[in-house]
Amino acid sequence: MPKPTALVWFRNDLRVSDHAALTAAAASGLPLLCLYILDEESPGPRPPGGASRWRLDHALAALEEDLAARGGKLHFLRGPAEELLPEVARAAGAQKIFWSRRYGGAEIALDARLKAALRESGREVHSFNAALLAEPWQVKSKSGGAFKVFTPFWRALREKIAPPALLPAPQNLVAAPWPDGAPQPLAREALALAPAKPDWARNFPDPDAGEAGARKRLFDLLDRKIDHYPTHRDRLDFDGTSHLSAHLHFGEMSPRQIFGATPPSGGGDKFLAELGWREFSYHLLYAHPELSWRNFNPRFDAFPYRKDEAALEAWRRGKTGYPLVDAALRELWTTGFMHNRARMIAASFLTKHLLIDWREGEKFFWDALADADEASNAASWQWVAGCGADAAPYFRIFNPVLQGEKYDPDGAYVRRFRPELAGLPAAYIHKPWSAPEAVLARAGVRLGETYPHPIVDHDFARRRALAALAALAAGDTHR
DNA sequence: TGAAATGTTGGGGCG
DNA sequence: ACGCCCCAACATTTC
Repeated sequence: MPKPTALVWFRNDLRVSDHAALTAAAASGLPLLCLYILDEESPGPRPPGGASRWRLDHALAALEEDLAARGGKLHFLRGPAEELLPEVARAAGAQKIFWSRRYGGAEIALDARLKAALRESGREVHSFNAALLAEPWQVKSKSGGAFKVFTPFWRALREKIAPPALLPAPQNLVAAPWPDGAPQPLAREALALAPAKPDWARNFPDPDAGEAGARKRLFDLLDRKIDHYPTHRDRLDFDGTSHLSAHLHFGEMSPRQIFGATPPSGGGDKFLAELGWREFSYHLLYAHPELSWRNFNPRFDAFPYRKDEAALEAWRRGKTGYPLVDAALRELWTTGFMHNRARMIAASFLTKHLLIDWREGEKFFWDALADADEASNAASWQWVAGCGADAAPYFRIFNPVLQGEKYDPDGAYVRRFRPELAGLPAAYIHKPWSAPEAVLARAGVRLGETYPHPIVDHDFARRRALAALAALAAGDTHR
């Protein structure tokens, strides 16, 4: 009989501080088996996209170190969790198994099956909240259902949040040896998460992953940027946003830690509201497990989206001829990240100007964003497309030129990511098609050669989208 | 967490 | 001096 152990199954909770599952496991007094399973085979859960895998590699490396520094050891497996976890539990004689909850429909179903099977074999299973300020089922509207509008949701949630008693990282962990008869563990490198040939992430900025990096980001925000956060967060040419999205997605920092450290006044309030939108997205995903593929507003099932593979590919590649949209996509390709406002503008362009199904954009972002998150990605795409919860009114269509003039007034963002346009003066940087020939020539820009003509005329596209969306909205009033 | 169209106002040029 | 017109600037409404 193997010596009894406690098993901690890490998922998107890759930290040691404020980690209820790890803390409870350590408190059990049993030697710990810490496990990460790269599961790309279980039916249901969506495997991480390319950029997300790259980022995950960094998160795991950081957790490996943080656990090792406390006497723990992180083990890696690859394959279907539903088979591997029970095998490890059996071989290790795991009395108790600990994990942090997930909120996607397929993940909930898989975890429930596993929990039942493990308990069936006489083991304790304990799950905890590590990812949210409050569990989705704890926040209910007056009628007892899920919220569909952000503001009342956020108000209700804030009334629910107790002053966070944050859990310190457990010290002096006792690592159990890898059990005989369990599947052979892998080195992290053997998971092959980072791209090799070609290494398209070669020039991505260092994510500074892990708890230490997350803490640095948070305090950089709170010390230096929070006062101007409400306005600077919208600026494409400033470093005004928190850059915490990937840290939050992989659980390198808990939202409770952020909530506890942020003064709820001045810019802090605005920042916490952004944390609130993340929370709202999870609330929606929990209530609507199909959020990433089904219109929240079923009326949109009849929307005449265009099938236009050429336009979709031009958008993905950043060849729409609208400098701001193309800069946004180039930011994504070259950094694995995209500024929040750029995401809104790029998404609006795909769904409104090109009338392409939001799911195409959602899929691409899932693969290309290092911070890709099912809840935030799906909820935000639906919000922009107009079919989501508390969505932008259908007539709200971003003008990529005006957005550029407002939020990138000197064109620094465009210049940074579209160097082929860098020679243009600010007056034309967001609309090169309107620049006089001499100005274009001086900047070395040849439209149609060094930079594309607009793929679609803004005024035409706006009217086309309004007509299509108004037809949908008109139906509403007759129901 | 828009933009465009339309309406209103007020200063200044001008006959 | 006065009325008229133009139009920028701002406000309101509509999409």
